[in-house]
Amino acid sequence: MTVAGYGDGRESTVEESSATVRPGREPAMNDVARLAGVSHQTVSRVLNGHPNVRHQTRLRVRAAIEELGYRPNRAARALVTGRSQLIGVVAQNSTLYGPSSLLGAFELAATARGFVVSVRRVRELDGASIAAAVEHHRDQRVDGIVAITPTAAADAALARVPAGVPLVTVDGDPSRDAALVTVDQEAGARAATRHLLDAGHRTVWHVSGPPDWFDAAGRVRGWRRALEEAGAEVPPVSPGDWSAEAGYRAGQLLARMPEVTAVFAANDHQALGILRAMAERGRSVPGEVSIVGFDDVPEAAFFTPPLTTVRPDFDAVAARTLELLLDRISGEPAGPATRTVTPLLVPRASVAAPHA
Amino acid sequence: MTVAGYGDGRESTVEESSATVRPGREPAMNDVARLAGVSHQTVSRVLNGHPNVRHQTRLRVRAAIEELGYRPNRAARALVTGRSQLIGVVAQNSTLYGPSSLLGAFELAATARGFVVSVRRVRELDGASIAAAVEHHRDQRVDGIVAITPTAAADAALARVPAGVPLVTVDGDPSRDAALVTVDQEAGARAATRHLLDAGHRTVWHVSGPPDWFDAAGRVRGWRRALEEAGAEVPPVSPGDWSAEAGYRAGQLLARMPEVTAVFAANDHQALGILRAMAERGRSVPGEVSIVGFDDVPEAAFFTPPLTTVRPDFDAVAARTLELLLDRISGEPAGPATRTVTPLLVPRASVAAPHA
DNA sequence: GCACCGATTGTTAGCGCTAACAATCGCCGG
DNA sequence: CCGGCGATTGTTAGCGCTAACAATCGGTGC
Repeated sequence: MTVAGYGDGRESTVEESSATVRPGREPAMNDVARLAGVSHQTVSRVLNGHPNVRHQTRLRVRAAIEELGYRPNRAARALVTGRSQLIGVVAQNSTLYGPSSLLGAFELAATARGFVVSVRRVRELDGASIAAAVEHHRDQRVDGIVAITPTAAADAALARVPAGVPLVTVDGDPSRDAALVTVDQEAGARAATRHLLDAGHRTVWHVSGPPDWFDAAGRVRGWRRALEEAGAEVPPVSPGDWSAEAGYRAGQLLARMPEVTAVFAANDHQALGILRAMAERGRSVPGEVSIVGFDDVPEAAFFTPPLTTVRPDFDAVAARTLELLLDRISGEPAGPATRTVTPLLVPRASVAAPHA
Repeated sequence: MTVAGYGDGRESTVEESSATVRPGREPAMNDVARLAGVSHQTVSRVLNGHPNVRHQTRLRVRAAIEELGYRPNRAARALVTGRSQLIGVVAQNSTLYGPSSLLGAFELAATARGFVVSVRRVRELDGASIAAAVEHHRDQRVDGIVAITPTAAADAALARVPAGVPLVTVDGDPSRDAALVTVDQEAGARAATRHLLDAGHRTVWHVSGPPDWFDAAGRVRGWRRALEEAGAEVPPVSPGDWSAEAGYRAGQLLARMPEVTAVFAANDHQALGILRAMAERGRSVPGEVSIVGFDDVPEAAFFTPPLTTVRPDFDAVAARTLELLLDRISGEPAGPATRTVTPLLVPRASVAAPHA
């Protein structure tokens, strides 16, 4: 029934040799201790880098560990220390570039610090789903939780998590009093919009993300602010849902309006949909219409034309998140703490000066 | 130092009331037992659905669990049962649609069965990285491992994993004697190629994936087989690396060759690059050139033109993988077992009959 | 030469749970 | 009315580890 160490070809014919491990079992600390001629506690000390172990002893223990192929038992350690070395992540089940990148970056960072990352994907971002996912992680006794809650409904569910639970929110409500890491959407959107204005466009239209997403709202704010700062007219927002299809539909309307010469899409996929709508309508990009996206998906450089966009640094977000979370786990000052990562404008070929 | 249950506002002024849990500690099974007036073992039986518990007792225990907010301690359970309820996944650190989808689907499926999924992402698919990732999971004492090893170099590393370790390979070497789940690349590629031939094209060119990927090789085989079956000429393969950029570069060449009227791209991103190259060269799709991709990424319907492609069913792959792995974990007949999932052709607007 | 001190090592207890076995209870057949 | 049986419950041991304390050792200062 033991999973590992079964059928691994070890000869079990040795009868009572006191120096061998028990058959059918993975070696335990005691086996190492016996082989090294020390107590199990000394093995523990070597394993945990305790200073007061004689060099020679340390070597002997290490040799015994090597020889037996000993691996510490996490469960036993977790039981006695109360630390599971588990981090739970709550995220939407999405294959979108942004979320995937963030998740990947976080897993890499957390794993490098010796944690196991357990991702709980929710199908919907409603409060109940988020709360259930958080509860799931608490049932697993994770040491800390990272919640990616990009909507108010999702974020609100976190307010009911007891204060003692180490929790860091990503892309959540900046106004909530909690540990939070976000991309500075407003700055990114402002840069994108200004880039279009600087190219000579009178104003810039916006196809936004879903209105209930903080990211989307921030991008709308940044866009509006850039227009207002430039004294430009603020056209109505076309709301989207991040999908290429929504971009396409919004693009169909925008393509019919001759006064539209510049569009800032809330993400690259929507920009792709807009590109397609423009192409169908025979409006050339960037000849007649300039477009800027957001995210810098890897394919953006291969859209037709290559898309000017804004790139958030997901590695940085992941790093800040882990940092904040480890602080909470180790019981650092648990006050609110916010980290913001500023995105970068990536100019390509989808922006040009307007006609005449 | 206790993480959870700290600072959660519980009044700790109760002095010696025998019915309360110890302060600063999560309730344990014994606390539940005391409150319900039974032994801890009875609580354990209720928790594990053991049949021989009187209904009334069961209710009392459940009420006590509820009242205390008791959560079983996984570490303690793991320690005594030898089961960690952990599944380790080895995957390339990728934001590509295919891998992300598969990962998401697997996490969803495994979590639903009560497992925690730990993903170890490798930056490179070389043997050493894969081996290290597997070892990492074994260090964590996972109950089973899923390895996504789409190249020979990656797959070879699995041959050295002891037979007793429950291991399922996804997208690995079909010829290796192991538990394996794959998409039937050959069937998908054949369908795509035949679709183009059926539209009237004399032959079909192919921009492949990286030659050392099994998926890519399978798609090449399917493509070649379809051509041979139809008695069509087999043109040289343009090798790519899955990226839009590689597709673009291959497309630049193909676009200059007037005899090229149909291209099967090994994935949608490459198809996107080809589309762009064709557009730049003024070759209309599907007017002059027809293109089929593979993967059916969500944006494929919004490429210009909407891309005809082949859709693998990642949910099915994930389900088969989990199934196979759970069999191994529970010690079922551990012989080789292979599951194959057949992909589906999704016709859109990038294919038409050739000119004249 | 001896009490003492720090460095090193060993011993003991117990984390919270499940498995194995023991005990108890109510009821049946003879 | 008693032995026995199945259903239910309790008791004990121990999984492998770390924390706390105890013991030992070799030198130091006086």
